[in-house]
Amino acid sequence: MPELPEVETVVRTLRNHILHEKIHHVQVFWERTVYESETFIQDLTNQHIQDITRRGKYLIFTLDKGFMSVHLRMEGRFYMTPLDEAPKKHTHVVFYLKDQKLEFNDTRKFGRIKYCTEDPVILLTQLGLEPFDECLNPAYLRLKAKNRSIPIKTFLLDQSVIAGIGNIYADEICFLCHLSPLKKVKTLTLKQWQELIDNVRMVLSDAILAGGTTVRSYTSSLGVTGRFQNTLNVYGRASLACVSCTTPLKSIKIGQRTSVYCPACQKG
DNA sequence: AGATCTACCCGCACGC
DNA sequence: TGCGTGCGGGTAGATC
Repeated sequence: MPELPEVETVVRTLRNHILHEKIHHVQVFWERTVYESETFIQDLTNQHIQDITRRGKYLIFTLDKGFMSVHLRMEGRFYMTPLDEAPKKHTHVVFYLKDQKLEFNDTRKFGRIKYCTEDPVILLTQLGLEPFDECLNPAYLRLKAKNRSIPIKTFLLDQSVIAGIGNIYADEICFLCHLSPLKKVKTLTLKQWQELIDNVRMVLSDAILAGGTTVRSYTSSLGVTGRFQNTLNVYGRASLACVSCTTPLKSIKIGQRTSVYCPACQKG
């Protein structure tokens, strides 16, 4: 499910359910999901979940003696299930808590979980600014975009510039900015960067309020029954009529990722 | 020389 | 049955 609003939704849901709980036992069914799998289980056992936060698309669990970072990648998700219930299909890691268990479930096995003793905020310094960080301003983006010929779509997906935007919201942001996703970033004006920041924040905060976007229908998966898909303007609407001008939306590939936009509205 | 582009990889489900 | 696709991101090697 993984863009910032979906991760934020999962973090909020988990905070409401398992904060301060003790991890009594851990099971790993697919070794490659966890880093340092030899010590992962013993590292986590008997630690308490003191806090759960988000940085970009990463979830960060603060434990007694260290931190656990989780990246959901394409389809990673969490389930909270009764202790006596068998793990679901595609569950690769199980955390046994007091009265329930937390399952990390990932159909495509792309998600990764890592335990470290140092604050991963330091380890994640390669990530750019959070969208709602007040340091995010037109001057910052213009500097990052200086002399660069990459498309705005690619720039928005670059986690070292702004952390948390993925393929859905990048397309939506370009649409709201009336900018072609192919627009070269070095050509944007300060005014356009400000509009972009405004739209980044608007789209992401609206999506968080809606509980994120659920593209496929997942059954009872934790915190991903989003409703934002109902308000998408371009993502997934290739060849359908533009909501603004009825021109058929166009679909192209930018950096190996599908990009949908209105050739009439997004000429900037 | 450094920035950028392209292909490809990773497991798997789904639709055609 | 087979093929293309995907809410992510890393890498290697080619190319600008």
